Amino acid sequence: MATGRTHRPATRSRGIPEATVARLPLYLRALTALSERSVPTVSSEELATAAGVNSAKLRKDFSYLGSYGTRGVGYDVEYLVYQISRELGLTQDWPVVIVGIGNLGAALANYGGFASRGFRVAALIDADPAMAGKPVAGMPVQHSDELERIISDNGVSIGVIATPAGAAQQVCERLVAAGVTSILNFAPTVLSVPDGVDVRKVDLSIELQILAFHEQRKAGEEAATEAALAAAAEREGSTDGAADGTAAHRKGPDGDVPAVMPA
Amino acid sequence: MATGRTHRPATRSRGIPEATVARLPLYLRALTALSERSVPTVSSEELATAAGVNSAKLRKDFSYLGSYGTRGVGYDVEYLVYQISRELGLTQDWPVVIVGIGNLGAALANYGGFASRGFRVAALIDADPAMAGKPVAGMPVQHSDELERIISDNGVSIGVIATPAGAAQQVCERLVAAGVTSILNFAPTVLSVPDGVDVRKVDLSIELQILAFHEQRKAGEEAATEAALAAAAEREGSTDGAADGTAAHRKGPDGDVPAVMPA
DNA sequence: CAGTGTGAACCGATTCACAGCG
DNA sequence: CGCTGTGAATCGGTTCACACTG
Repeated sequence: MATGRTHRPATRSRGIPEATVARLPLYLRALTALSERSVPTVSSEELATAAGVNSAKLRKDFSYLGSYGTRGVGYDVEYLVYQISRELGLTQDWPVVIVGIGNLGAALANYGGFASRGFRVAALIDADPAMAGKPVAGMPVQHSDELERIISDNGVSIGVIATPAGAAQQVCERLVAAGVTSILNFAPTVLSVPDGVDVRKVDLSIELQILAFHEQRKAGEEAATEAALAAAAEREGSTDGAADGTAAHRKGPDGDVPAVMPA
Repeated sequence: MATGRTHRPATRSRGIPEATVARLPLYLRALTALSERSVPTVSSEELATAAGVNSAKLRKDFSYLGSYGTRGVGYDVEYLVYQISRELGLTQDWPVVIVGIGNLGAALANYGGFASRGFRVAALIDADPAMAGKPVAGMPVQHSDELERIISDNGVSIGVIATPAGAAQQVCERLVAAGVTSILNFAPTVLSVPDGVDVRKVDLSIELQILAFHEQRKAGEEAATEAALAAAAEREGSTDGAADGTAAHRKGPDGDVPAVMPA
């Protein structure tokens, strides 16, 4: 977006591909499980299966971190847990604030997965005065008036936004102004931030929509062969979408075909 | 990945790239907002900004759907809303079940974004008998004994798993056996499913870890200019030095880091 | 002539396949 | 011999730049 140019050029040497970074937490989770079962070593094949990727990819990923394996043997679980943790910066403590303590915010506050990694929920913040003081996940909700102070006092650099969409941009701006440089956004809206601030977004309904797309196609596959031909014809601009090679069948136990859009 | 094999070979005409599919919901959201403001047309530039992508990508994406724009003018908002909705399969009704009504499950049940798209929460299911009958989001929680019947009765093909990690695989198997073919998994575990079943996963802590990685690097950047030089030198076996955020060491002969492991 | 639609160049990520090493 | 580590091939996605059109 306009925010463009985060300019990732710098320091080329530090080149761990983004796609690899995104998988490190996955490996870490699998390794942690192995570690808990006191498994001493794993092969790339085993670990890959546990993490849900293929082994070539895993080996390539690890090769960006260094040569941490032993040929003919595999990887030392504990050692790798440490290396990946360090690489991800999880050996240090990251205080985070969660803004917007509705259902989702509360779920996040209670989510064990944060604490178990290096994350510490430093504060729960909500704009509703009625929420103030109410305990959520064993911690009192604080009013958003306190936001700047909390961030500054705790040295928070990561903020989680779980507010309604309408409030998100404003909250974002306050967070950034107060010193936050990484934001995890659950609000279904595009945040604009200055350069140097990272935003990751999770949109629950987007995931479902992607599933629906594939689901729809699966349904269509039953009548696929002919649909294919229809699809070709469909390419016309015919405003009155009579065509629609996209069979909207829903298979299902009761196998009924819902109305296919009045068009 | 394991889920492989849906085999999307032929039907060249219907080939919408996965990356494009993943952005369609984003466009749809931006378009819906425009539609609500009664904006009749948008240019690729405007819409791209609203959706948080660049315009070339947007135009390319749309070109996979067909030629729905008007040169020199832009895109008709309403028309595009309809086309994208149809492409995503949102013009039909998708009953979904949510399994695991803890904090997160409740948040999902209450999440407006589902209903506003084509999704209808057909049932909330939990294994805890104490939950049974309790109303969440205006709907009684049902016991998991009912799972198979519910799915079958409602023709559910999409399931959402919001259980603890330990229960997820089993729930998944029951869903699949009962006829579900798309799963959105919030449990921090890798699900294995038979061919033909789609799984998408959302892991809240993974997103935070990715942010932490970048955050860490930002911190290092303050001393970056010199770090860059150091990085060059680093190519060497180098001393097993500081845990200065940088350092992608080739593991030296043994060069084992003194286990500073946080146990 | 503004703005879409798209071939072609580019770039990053994945996969292959095997050399290298314990 | 088994398994890692990695160059080379491949693939998919993004970006560029411009021909084309309403």
